Amino acid sequence: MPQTISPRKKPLQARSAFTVQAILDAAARVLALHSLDGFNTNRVAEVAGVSVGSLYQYFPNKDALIASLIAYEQDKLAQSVEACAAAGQQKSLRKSLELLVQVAVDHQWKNPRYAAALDHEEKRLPVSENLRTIQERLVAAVAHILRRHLAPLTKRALMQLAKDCVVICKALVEAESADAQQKALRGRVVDWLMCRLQVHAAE
Amino acid sequence: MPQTISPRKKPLQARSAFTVQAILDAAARVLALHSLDGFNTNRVAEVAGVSVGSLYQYFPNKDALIASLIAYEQDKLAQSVEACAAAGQQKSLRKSLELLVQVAVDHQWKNPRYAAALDHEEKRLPVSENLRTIQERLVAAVAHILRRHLAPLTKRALMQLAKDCVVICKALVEAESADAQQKALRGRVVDWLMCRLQVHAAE
DNA sequence: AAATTATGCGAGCCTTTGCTCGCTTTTCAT
DNA sequence: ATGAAAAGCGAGCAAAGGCTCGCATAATTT
Repeated sequence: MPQTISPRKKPLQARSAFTVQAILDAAARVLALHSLDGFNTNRVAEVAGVSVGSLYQYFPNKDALIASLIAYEQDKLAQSVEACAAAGQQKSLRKSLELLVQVAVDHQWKNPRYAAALDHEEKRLPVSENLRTIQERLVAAVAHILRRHLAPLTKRALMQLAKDCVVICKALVEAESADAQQKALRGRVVDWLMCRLQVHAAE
Repeated sequence: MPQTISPRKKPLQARSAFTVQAILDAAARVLALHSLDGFNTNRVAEVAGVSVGSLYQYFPNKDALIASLIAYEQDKLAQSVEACAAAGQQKSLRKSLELLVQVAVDHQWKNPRYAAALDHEEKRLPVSENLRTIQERLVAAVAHILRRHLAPLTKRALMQLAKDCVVICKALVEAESADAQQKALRGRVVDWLMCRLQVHAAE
């Protein structure tokens, strides 16, 4: 039987929608508190105040639950970056990047363990169509920010550059232990991005 | 009882040293084939052709086994980078970086699943003194490469820059699926590093 | 009200797997 | 040779945890 990752059934009544939300909230909290070890469906159900049985009515397996969390968080991030792109319309490249990096840092440092755990699971799980779409929205938003400040590039080159920016942002932020100075980190990341992009702008 | 991660006992006779090596080799192969799921001590022992009992004579627990692999691989990488630094004494910055990136790509792509799994476990495991030392050797070697080409910096700034280079290298290489063009990737990574470092060199 | 459908429940089955422990075999010192 | 120490063995214990299934309750429909 094929392992699916999409929800088992759609909640129809109001109370069941509430249950699903409670499960997702609990899952996020458990992941934040106990990381991937100690994340098990029994505990999630307990924290959510529902039974495991109920959990498995809406999520066919543990991975589907995690996949939901990933999609939810990625969508939130994509939305923030899209907002960045919109807000940066009138701003300089540096200002736009500062905004972008701020968003990245916030997303990662709001709850480092949670973010790291989702990141890792994202690599392990089969990439769903849904998630791929969200990822592309994120990269597209970054590309949109860049395009305004760069010399004309092929679509392909622009996308590659945007992807690299995302990867580098994430990596530098993740590499820093949470106790470090946030402001210094932000400055460093912006510096890395700026000098590369200025080169491109000049080309 | 405190969870240690160092070997339970030192192998004294020749045959036991052989056993330990067989276990480590098997562990690497299992990790490469089955990733972290499907990596269990029973299977490792089976593949190594020894009994679980023997395995637990030399490794107090599963994590200690993984820690040994990590230390082994990190040491190998550090050695390669140190060789890079030595070989790059007479070369330009770009040439030196190309060498460095080549090493990074080789290390990561020789066996992507294996490298990724170790990377992840490295974050989860408590940082041993031993491992920290190896890490610092790696960063120091990169710093040594950089110093020759950069305007005088504080030790602290130089180290930070070297660390960032390592992080960015690793992230960009990891982000690329293994089927991508290796040469193009190498070029991109070098470009990212170069323009930032040139800025510093000019400062 | 009765039937039907949706939701909720949780004890427990069952697999996986880390690890032990009593025992045998091999090596080595004297 | 012989006793001791080192190395090896592997059945199986015990804990963890994913997930089911038969049943109870609540909402909806007829």
